[in-house]
Amino acid sequence: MYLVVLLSVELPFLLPGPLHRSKTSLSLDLWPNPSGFSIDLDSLLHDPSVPIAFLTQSQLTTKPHHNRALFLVNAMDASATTPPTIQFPVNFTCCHDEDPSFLPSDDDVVVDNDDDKRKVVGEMDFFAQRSNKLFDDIDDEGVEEEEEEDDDGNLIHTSDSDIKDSAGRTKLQLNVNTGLNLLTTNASSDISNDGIHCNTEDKRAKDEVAVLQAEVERMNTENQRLREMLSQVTSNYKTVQMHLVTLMHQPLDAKAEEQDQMKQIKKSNGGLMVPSPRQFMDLRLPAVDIDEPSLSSSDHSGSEIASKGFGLRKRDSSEDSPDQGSQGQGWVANKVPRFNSSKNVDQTEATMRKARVSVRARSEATMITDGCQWRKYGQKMAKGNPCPRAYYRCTMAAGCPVRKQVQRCAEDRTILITTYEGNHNHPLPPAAMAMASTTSSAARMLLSGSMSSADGLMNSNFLTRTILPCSSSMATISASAPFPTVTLDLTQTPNPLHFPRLTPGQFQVPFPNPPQNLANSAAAALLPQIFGQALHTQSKFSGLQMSGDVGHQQLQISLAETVNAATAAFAADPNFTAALAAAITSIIGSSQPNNAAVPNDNAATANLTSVTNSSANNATTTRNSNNKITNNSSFTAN
DNA sequence: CGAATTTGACCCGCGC
DNA sequence: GCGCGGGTCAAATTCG
Repeated sequence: MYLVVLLSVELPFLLPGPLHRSKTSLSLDLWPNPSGFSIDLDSLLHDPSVPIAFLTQSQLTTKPHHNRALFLVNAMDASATTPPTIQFPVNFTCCHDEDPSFLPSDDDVVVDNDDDKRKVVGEMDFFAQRSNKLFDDIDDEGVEEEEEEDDDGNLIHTSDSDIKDSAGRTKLQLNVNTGLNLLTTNASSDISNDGIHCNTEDKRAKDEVAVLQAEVERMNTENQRLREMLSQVTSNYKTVQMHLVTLMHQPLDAKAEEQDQMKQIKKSNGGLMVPSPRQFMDLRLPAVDIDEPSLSSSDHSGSEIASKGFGLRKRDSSEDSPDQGSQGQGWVANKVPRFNSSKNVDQTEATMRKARVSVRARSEATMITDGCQWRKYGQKMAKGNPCPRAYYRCTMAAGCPVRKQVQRCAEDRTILITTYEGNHNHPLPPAAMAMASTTSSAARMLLSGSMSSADGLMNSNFLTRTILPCSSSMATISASAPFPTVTLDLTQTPNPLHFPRLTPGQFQVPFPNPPQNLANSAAAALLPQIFGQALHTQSKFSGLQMSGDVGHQQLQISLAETVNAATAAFAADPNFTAALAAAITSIIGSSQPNNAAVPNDNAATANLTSVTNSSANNATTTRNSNNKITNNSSFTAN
């Protein structure tokens, strides 16, 4: 009879970097009796070939009357037909060896293979009846540090040193050949049929071991490849970051020179402005004014800010212009052709600033979970769609200008269309960073292109179509008036041979294969980082494009290749997707100065994340029925 | 009872 | 100028 312990292990995600050798303890439920096992994973983590990051479920199989155990770890691999198993020897000592009738209970059994701590007391007798011959052979051996053989010539256990070298693992795997069906709970039947049965089992087990070894090897290779991939992505990110910093520290004389060029162009164009490519590349320009009234010196109230969000209404348009931070940058106002009154210019400008990011995702929920708190403030029937459109505003901070609309797709009602506008004016919880970064980056990109051309006002469909040869899911960018919109379609399966139909005024940027449901996706956290880089590249491209002839071009972006490669890896396992995305986001995020917890007044940050924070207010704000603002002291998850 | 949602009224821009 | 549609307000209602 064998004792099999099934346990679910929640291990810290360790990718990338060296494996942590923390004194992680596990609490096991021991069948048939609950027991307070405490396993020191240190020894398990000594073996660098063990992809600890993949561990999710384990089986601990041990034999009674013995102080050794096999620790079997099933690696996650959705593509595998059978779950690969990695085996670890685990020593455990027993405090109740003197009682043959001992049945483990809470705190009775300690699994501990820390060399310093190990105090071998003796054998652990899990069962009162010693009815098995095999156990009798080893019962009286006591505690040994060397491997032993039973009657079948198979290894029974290994010492700690075995754990740390490959030879030891080999020996341990031989242990499987004893006929122990370590993955079944009814191992006793196997043992009772020693001899011929053991030979058959032996053969089967050998095959299994070979498969497992190959699987382990494959996973190691995969792990290494992913690390390299991650390293490359990180490197790309840093490159972009440095580039942006360089642009930010562009010397003033260069700017003056640029202004001179602008004047000359203005003259030659009869007053119409065509900015230089550099302007398109300067992400600072639009970054500070995407619905970021908090950055301005004006003292708009929350309602005033709200009126400048999705809405077209402006009860007092005279107050609108001062809040457009980009005017302080000195170029936006100039680029507008003086063919209209200043009021109209302001209004048109404000309209063009309402860049939106629309996310299409399949979800049965009424809203996708994006980490923010929203308050519904309206619902309307929109033309052409039988499904009502709901209007939400962010309630995580007073006067946060961010709005979103939620509406089901008329053609496919399983698709939820969420349209975001504006930037949060408050710190965001990590869960909200993903969507916020994506939307703000997309909006900034839109504005960096659309607002950079006088043609944008004369003909809003000036953006040419660009199809990138690295399609997966698509981000469709539309500059159609009045609101330029980026549509992130997360409902499509990637197919490089098929591109969604684009209407004039749209182009596409590469997008990694997204989760099918954003409502439950940590992988979504990866999107803004990748998207941000893509947008950055695209933004530069946009500028070059506008500076020359407005035509159709194709652009090969190495980043997109990276993304596609990563996509393929991610697709192998949804859990791994989420975990890796979280890890990457964490890593990249940790290197970003503009962390969610760190308010940053400078919207021109280098991380392409325009979650600009004008205050350190960490409060949750809601509006009560009297339309008063009340503050709570903590975030509340959606 | 306070918070959140609902819903009709209202505002605004735009096209005709 | 008028009507339409999108968006917001705010009183009423519902919810927890």
